[in-house]
Amino acid sequence: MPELPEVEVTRLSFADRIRGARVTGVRVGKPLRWPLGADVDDMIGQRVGEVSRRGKYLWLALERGGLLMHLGMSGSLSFAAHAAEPGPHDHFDLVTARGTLRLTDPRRFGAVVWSRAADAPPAATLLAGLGVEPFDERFDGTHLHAALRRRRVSVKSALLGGEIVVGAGNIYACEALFEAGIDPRTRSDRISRPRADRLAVAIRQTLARAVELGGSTLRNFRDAHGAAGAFQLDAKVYGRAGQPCLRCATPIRRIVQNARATFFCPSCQKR
DNA sequence: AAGTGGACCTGCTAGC
DNA sequence: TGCTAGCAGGTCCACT
Repeated sequence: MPELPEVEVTRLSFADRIRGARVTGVRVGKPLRWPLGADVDDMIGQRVGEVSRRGKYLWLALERGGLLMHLGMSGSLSFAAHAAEPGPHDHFDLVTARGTLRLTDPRRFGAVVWSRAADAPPAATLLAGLGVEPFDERFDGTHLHAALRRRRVSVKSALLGGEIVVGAGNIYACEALFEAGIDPRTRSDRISRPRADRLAVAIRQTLARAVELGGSTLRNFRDAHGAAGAFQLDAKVYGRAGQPCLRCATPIRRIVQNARATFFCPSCQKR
């Protein structure tokens, strides 16, 4: 589910409310992708600091370390003053004096990992190798073009990999390529400089618009207040196989690249 | 080294 | 109506 916009929308929906709250309890449910890696008692009594985002990860700072969280494919976080009894998919609760931060994740590809610092292992190891942030000023056509030139995979795979630029997952990679008029099958190293310029702009604009719309709710994404996103209603190609392109009426095609579905307009998007 | 495909886990939907 | 195959927003790892 959660690509950069969903993670950012989630962060914005609880960061201010949890900041300064003291941890009074921790509850762990079924195993997630990695073990928590800490004695839960050690967290009790610590104050929550800033919540920041790197790619699709959230870093929840505590006084003597922090929690690196990932929502996987089906995760969402809720923050409520009075948490309900945990359900079968509620796998982590951080109980504070101000409310409970809860990770709900049916598929359990998500993670909550304790780390002494964001730039120390294991957090640093998980964050190592991530590409530039799309809203960072260092991300532009020059950077994107240079990075794409070094790869021979399809441009769609290059974006999904997250080693060049983080944040665009399957939905937003498809949407950004549509906005830039680029066929997702085009080899990364064949993207011209002008097209890289357009793609960089498209990635940034697509992700920014998705954040404004509260992300995409395909099935179960909710922000920490429980609100659904609306970007899925705005998608031009994702999930629209067989339906007419909103720009030229050509039927949208669905293909499979690296075992992931790709949606594109065969007329608007060129090799 | 870079690229590809499988693995992780559960729930929902389309089709028979 | 009920079963089943196929599919889903991510990313790590083994293998070529």
